[in-house]
Amino acid sequence: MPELPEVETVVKGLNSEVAGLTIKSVPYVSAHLLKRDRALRKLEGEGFDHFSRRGKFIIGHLMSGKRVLLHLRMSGRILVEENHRRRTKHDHLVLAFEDSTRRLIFRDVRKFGIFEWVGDEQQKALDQLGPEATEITSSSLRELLRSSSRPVKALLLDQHKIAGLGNIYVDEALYRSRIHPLTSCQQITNAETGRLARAIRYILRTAISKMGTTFDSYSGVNGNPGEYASYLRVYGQEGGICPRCKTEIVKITVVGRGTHFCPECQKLKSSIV
DNA sequence: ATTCTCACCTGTTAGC
DNA sequence: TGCTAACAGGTGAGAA
Repeated sequence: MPELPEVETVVKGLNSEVAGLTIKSVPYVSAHLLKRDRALRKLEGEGFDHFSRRGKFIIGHLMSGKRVLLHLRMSGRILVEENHRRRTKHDHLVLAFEDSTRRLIFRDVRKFGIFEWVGDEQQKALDQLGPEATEITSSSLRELLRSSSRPVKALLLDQHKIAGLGNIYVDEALYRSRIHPLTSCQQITNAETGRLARAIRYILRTAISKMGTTFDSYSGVNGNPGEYASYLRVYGQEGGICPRCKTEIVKITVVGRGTHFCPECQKLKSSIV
């Protein structure tokens, strides 16, 4: 679910709703979060200075200089509730603040998400990320493409190469730049590289301005859905028609992921170089 | 080193 | 209608 635009939206929400607040108590931490980080209860007394994003990670910067790392993975959500409702089945962390009736809730149906202190292991994960997808340039992308023969979609999903893209925006960017998702990286022309880099930046910028895509369960910290879903051209549109050429959008599997594209606009080149 | 497959969990939906 | 299997937006460990 949450890719770069959704995470960016959550970070903005946290900066506006939670930055500056001091944690009064930790009313609830689930066993599975504590298993990963025994010290989570020590958030009590810490204050949030601000939040930032790196790829799909959320970093909470505390006034003490310490940091916490959050990742929503597939189904994680961060909610800020003004008048706390009863904890739901899938809430794994609840923070209460001083001088505020607000509560921060980390909810995650599938329990893949993380919420933990930044230590060596977490810092290493951050250090291994590729450049931000929002800042990818034609030349930096060309460099990445040159070194690989994987399908271009695999490269774009690899956070060590480019950070922030996920299944939705990769499909949309490949559609916009008219590249078949199975195209080998090395077969991508300079013209296509330019189109792809531009498409990635454009789509992410637009999706951020629409507060992301709510396909199923994602929402911002206030529970508001993202509005980009109605702009999707291929993702989830199988059976629908291509807005450019009216050909039917198809769905296949690429590197184990559902992959949507227009077979007319995004033709696979012959393997003859 | 790079790349692929599987596992992590739960809910929803396609298919019989 | 009811059951089972497959699938879902992400990533890391371990294997090839």
